[in-house]
Amino acid sequence: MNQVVHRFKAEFFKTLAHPVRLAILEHLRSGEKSVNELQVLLGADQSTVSQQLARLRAGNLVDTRKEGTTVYYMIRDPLVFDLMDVAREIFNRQLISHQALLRQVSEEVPLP
Amino acid sequence: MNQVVHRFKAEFFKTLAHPVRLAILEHLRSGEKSVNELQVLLGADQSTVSQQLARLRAGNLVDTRKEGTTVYYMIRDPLVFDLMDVAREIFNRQLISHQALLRQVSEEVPLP
DNA sequence: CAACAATATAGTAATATTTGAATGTTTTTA
DNA sequence: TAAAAACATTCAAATATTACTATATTGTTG
Repeated sequence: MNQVVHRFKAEFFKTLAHPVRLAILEHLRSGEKSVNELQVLLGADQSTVSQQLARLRAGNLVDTRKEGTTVYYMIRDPLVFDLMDVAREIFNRQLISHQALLRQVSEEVPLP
Repeated sequence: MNQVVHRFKAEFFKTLAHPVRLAILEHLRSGEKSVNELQVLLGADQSTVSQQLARLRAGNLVDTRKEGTTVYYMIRDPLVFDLMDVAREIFNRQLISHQALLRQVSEEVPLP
């Protein structure tokens, strides 16, 4: 795999690598949302939401649809949700192995 | 989904969001590799490889095994490869739709 | 033990990303 | 047409990441 491809893929992952952007994508699972709806759902201010949406657009992760002054955002490729599901699974497994480790440590050094 | 969780997940994606780290992970698909092997495979220098490996360790994506002075790195959870496969698929689809777009544009404005 | 090999870490300048406040743009409506 | 609503963009300061160079650390071998 050549360097250029890895650079593009790294960009793709960078686009995902932000808490607000991940939260936005989670909310888009249930269908398109307006900027205002996202703003409310996230409890974030307009500028923040709009900025992170711009980043998602730049990464081609979302599409938009305009209706009057309202802009609706939707996921471009639903496979992104599959990706997030796999990530969640990896994440859960990590938590479980951390727990196992903690349990082991606490058994080795029992409380007085 | 609460903010803290999204922060952790963002960290996870950040760990993936670097060309050298992605290349390292690709090479680990075929099994454990020593730092030196990776260095050769990537054509990168020692410090770069070791640094990015440190980042992968910090993100709990890899495990290590030491044999003499040689350290072997391996993937911690093979599900990461599944994740990379899904990412690749998303990536390919994007390329295809870009191509379609380009073709469309070139039809609309035919070359002289 | 001295020299070497393999890997890790530190330090730092360059670069990129994020945050927050302020300002623009577009569309609708009174 | 002026005001309001809904978004988008800009700008600068604060943070975080990267790339490089140099230096440590650890284990092996003559």
